[in-house]
Amino acid sequence: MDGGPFDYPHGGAAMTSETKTERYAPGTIEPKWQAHWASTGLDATPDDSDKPNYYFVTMFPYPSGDMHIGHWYAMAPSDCEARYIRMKGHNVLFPMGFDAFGINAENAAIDRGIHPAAWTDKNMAHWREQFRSLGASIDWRREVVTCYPEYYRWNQWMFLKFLEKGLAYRATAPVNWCPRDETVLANEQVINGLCERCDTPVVKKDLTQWFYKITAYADELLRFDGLDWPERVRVMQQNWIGRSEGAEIQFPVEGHRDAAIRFFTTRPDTIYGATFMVLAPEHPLVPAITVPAQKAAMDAYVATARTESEIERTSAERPKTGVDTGAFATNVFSGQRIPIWIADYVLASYGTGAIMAVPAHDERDFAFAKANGLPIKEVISADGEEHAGLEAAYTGPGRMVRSGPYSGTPSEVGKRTIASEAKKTGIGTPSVTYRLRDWLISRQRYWGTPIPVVYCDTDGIVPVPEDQLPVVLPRDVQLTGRGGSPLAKVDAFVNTTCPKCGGPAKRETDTMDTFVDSSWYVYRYPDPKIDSFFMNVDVAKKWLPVRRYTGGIEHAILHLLYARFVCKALRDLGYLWFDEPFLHLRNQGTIVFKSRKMSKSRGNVVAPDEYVARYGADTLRLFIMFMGPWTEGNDWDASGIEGTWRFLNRVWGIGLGERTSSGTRDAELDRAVQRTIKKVTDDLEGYRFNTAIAAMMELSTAIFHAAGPSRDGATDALVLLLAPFAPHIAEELWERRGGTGSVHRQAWPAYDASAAKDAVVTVVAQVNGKVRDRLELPAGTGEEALKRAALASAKVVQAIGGKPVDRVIVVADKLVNVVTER
RNA sequence: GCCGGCGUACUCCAAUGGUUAGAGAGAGCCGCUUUAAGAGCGGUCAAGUGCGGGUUCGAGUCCCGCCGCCGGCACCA
Repeated sequence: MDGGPFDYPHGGAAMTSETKTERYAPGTIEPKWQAHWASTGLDATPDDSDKPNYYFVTMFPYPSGDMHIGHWYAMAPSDCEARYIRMKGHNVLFPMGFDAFGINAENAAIDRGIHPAAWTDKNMAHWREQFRSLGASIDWRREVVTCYPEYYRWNQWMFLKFLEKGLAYRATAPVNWCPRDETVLANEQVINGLCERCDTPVVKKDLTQWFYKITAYADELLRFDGLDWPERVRVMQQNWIGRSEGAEIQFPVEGHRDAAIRFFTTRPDTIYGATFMVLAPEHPLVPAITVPAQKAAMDAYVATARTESEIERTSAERPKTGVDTGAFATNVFSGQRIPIWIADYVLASYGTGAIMAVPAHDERDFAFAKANGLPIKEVISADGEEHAGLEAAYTGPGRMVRSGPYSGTPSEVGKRTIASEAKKTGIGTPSVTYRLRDWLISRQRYWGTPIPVVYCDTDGIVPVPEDQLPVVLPRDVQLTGRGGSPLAKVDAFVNTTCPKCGGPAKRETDTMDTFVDSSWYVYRYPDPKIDSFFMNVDVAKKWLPVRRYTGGIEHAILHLLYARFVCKALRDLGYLWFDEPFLHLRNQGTIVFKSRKMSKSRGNVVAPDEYVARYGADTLRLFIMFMGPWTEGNDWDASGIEGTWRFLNRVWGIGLGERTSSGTRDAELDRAVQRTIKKVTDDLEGYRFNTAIAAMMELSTAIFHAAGPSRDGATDALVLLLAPFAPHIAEELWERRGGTGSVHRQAWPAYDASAAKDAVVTVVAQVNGKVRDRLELPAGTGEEALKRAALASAKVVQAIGGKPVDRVIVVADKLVNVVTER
């Protein structure tokens, strides 16, 4: 392989035998059309058009390193869909931008001494080129870049609005801390106890941080009314939100008149079986109630719990450990005096951080009771009888036993009865708890949006006034990756004056989680230049909400949940007129290499460039879409790319063939065209690119072997069908075949369902499910006629062998099954 | 452990409950073509659908129980 920048595998010869034609040279035609489309503004979408507007967004990337095959896998099929919808007659806005803040830029600065801004700019420039080389039909005039002050000032503005509305707040809480990135993380960014970014085990730290009150929308976020979203994403979000119904009840602590322990339970019906209580080690009452004799043991246990990583603490397999506080509570239902323990299997962050332990009916409490010799009392019985000596916790339903006046009550009824009884006596209330936590948005990192508040000795926390936004991220900063927020070391940034009293004040030095940036970017695309508001309402009204959204399944919870929350919050603030940002969502599966997720750190990244150089972007686009169902993902294996290359060469050869108007039409080819149009259309509606391409391959083979006028029409249709998939070759052939304008401005071919059908069909004649004969009959033959025809078949008669016919099943145009008595 | 998804030729994948499981592609093999070729054309080999039951006139497809792989959740009270 030598010569120019483009070396083709094997000549790419055109295939018509009699005429020598020019070979297919994507290296020439692809850059030519890319430049042409850019200069003629083909992808620049007008806000007003005679066609209906259609807003189609695919998730914007984080411009770290280069585009790899995984990004093509996300992008090429989305671009194909956007082009298809355009040809279907819509004015499609298909924008792109960059999720440009993030820790990678900062790490690059630390490792290589490049400023994050410079690193990001360089990457974005490269990415734009790569998008171009892929042939993506992006309206670049609407590009959104989140690290520019024009953009992130609106993060700050929204923060102030949220603050006014009580949706943003500052609180001290045990939060997730990544020791390697030296920053806190939101719950969603902790995957199996590891930092989502760097896989470092996360630990808990008590810190004062900023939160967004996403839990205020927990119930609404559980609803997906009117949304066309994949089932699995909805289920993942529902699991994540984790709604559970129960009751919050409190038991008084003996000897502490004003202390009561509040706990949440989903099983109020088991309350008579609460033989002890357990507090989380971090529970605020622990120091107050621990008896002096237990103080030392308690301190040691709490200290250990705090240093353990989340992965250790939340492992379900580890033995249940804990320490007795020496204090007692009163189970106000059973009247019993019950000990109060602490144990790390109770989480400070869920419910109230305390539980009533019912060892007989909870596996964890059972294990803990066994390990520490605590009493186990059966209060729910499957058969309604009392038993002694439970072998294991019984967590199922049954009748209440040993439960005073409630004995005999079915447990399901008891849940409600006990909860309302607790309410009546003023010690509790029915309650709902969520697994979802508020969104921790503070980050102790540099490359993000400064949180717009100042701290004043006189006035406390003071929001930066709107007219002083943006709070610009200072450029001069020492980045070491150590020692807390980098901004804290920039005196010129930190030291400011209080907007209220004018006295000296200090700025907040944490920045925002970058998921804040991506939670609303789709509102900015319609007019990213507007500086008077976060969006241009007049223009946005023509587009929003997003009609179709595509992106990786890895964002099923993180980005998609945050974006839904921000949408609802902005709606309630009066800025948006819809409830959900993305009406229709489809997620591509993950493309892996040698069964492992592609990532730069694992060193298994596959670059598209060499394939583009060898086969062209169209072949690679096609191959990526041909590999299998897009929503499933796949293992990268380029060995089949020859197939799509051969296909495009065949299309090229066909496309350059002479037009013929003489001769008779080929009815079979005409039908094949109709069938293919229907198949490709249906498949594109369902994102089934692989089968759509297979259908086009089939058609190309049929055209190859055909001649005459039908061939011309078939080829024209094929070029149109191929346009969304392989935009460059389709454009080139469209032009060479004398088409006017761009192929991408043509109407999607329509099909005639009746013309797609064969005139004659083969109907199978079965006897007892076994095929005995085949009948060639006109399509649409009636049921009775089919039955008669089958029963007239000598082979069928022979197979029946004189046995009485029980019944005859007829499927139109398919089969007749004669069922005999046996 | 719980919840999803998937399991079909050597490989990637097709198949509204309906013909003898094959649309398409790769690999292999054979032939043709070509000055030659790693190009092109045609052909061919190859699974009875992870396992076991069931429903049905008919099951890859529906149901039940297992097994395996992938993903999500997981001491959440």
